[in-house]
Amino acid sequence: MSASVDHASNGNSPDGYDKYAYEPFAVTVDLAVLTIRNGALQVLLVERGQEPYAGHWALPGGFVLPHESAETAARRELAEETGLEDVSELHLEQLRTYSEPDRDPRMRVVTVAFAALLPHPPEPHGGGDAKQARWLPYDTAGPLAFDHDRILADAHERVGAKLEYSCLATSFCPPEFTLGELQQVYETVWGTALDRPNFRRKVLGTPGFVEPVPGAARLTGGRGKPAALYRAGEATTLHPPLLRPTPEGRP
Amino acid sequence: MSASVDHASNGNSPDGYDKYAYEPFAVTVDLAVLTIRNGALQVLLVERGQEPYAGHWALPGGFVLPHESAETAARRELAEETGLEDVSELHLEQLRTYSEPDRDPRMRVVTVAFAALLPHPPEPHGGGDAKQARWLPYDTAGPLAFDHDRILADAHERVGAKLEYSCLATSFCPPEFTLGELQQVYETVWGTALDRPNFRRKVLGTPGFVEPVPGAARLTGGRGKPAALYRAGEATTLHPPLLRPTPEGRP
DNA sequence: AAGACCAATAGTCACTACGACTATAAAGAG
DNA sequence: CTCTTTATAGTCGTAGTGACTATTGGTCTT
Repeated sequence: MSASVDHASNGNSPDGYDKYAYEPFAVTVDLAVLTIRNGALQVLLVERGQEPYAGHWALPGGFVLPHESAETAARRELAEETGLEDVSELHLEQLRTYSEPDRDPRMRVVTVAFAALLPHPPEPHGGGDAKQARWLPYDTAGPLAFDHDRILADAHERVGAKLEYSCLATSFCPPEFTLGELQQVYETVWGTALDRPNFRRKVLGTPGFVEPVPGAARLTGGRGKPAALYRAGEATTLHPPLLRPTPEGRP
Repeated sequence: MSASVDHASNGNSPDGYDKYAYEPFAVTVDLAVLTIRNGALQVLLVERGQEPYAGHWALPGGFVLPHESAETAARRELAEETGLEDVSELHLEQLRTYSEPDRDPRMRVVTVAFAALLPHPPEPHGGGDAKQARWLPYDTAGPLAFDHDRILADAHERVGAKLEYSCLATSFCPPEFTLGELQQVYETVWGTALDRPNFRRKVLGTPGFVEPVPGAARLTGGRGKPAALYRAGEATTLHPPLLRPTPEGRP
């Protein structure tokens, strides 16, 4: 693989093509693992044990191995951190790459950030290694290590935007869910309340967004009329989109 | 900066935190520089002079220098390739990072791809170095080197999508433009014809998208009634979006 | 057991945005 | 002058949606 590497003291290649003279960077992945627990948006964080930022919370992540793509590494890290045995079905989305030269005070680390969406997170997660891992509410996820605050904010923004024009919301839900639960996903991520009948009309009026569970199955969450159960449908995009109430724009 | 680096034979760090043991990768940027010339979407390509893919066309790009972020490197490369003296105003958008282990047959190269939008491209571009650089139509941009076909397709898709909900289209236009020119941007990128009065109504009805040039300036492109000139406005997003005609969805 | 409460579901009404048009205005070409 | 070409103005019908009210079918309380 990456056999012998000549460190050019100056990585600049005159014509931009001599790919044998380069400055090696460390490449990592960082994961913003989001879920909804107790009606709140929560994020999986790990507590750092070493300097820098010892004692601070950080996004889980790790190095990309020589034989891995960033996506593969992200999925491996996700499995390690959550303790789930099958993460192949989970939605994993590449956010962007963060490459500020001083983002890691020790050395040059370029990180590829991903957002992952979990339906019902395992309470006793953690890969079994020494470091502490916990679900924390998004709002109170204090100052994180490195530039992870920025990454987390970007993940939130990306997921919020994708809810508008994709069927991604079902990724936060268990295999069978009620429309109320689906609506709570939108309300929790966007931080706004939605009109229930209108939400229902929109979702059911979009072919392929959800499909009813045939057996007149019903779920009892507590009080109130039992709700019908639905599964995620075939569709992946929403046309026309389900726009959040005036994030900006006209009065 | 990136002082001494110990190559771990196994880059895997047990707890994902030992950032001093890592496998170094080369990090590059690749640019999909798009423009509209003669009513067609065109892309800036360079001809490779070395193996692999000698003689093939490829996206311009190069290494990220030790003191640079990927964005800085991309802007530097953009300036070098286009020969423009001021690229600080140009829209540069990070697409995603491509990190398949075998994407470069020689060694491990991770590339951060960007899309750049140019208004009126300089005919005699090229950074002055040996390699050939040319504008080629997007449609006939044959098989490119490495995974650049994929990157280019992703750039096209991203730009097409962003036209729907952002004011990005003005980035393809000179400082002052007619609504007909702006419409041509949409039609060229999307590959579909739009109704002119409706397009006009939508653009003018969106506050801050464009603002008329006060002096009753007009431009003569040839025949027909002269068109009023507009400048890009303050707004950056479009609410509600300007959706392209049924890319999929309901009949 | 009767009534209070609660959430899901059904349906109404008005307004906005948009697709599909037709009509008019202002230039150059012949 | 007339024809062509392009910009601009305006009309009409409808899908989609925000803001509601009403009904249904359960649990919880007393």
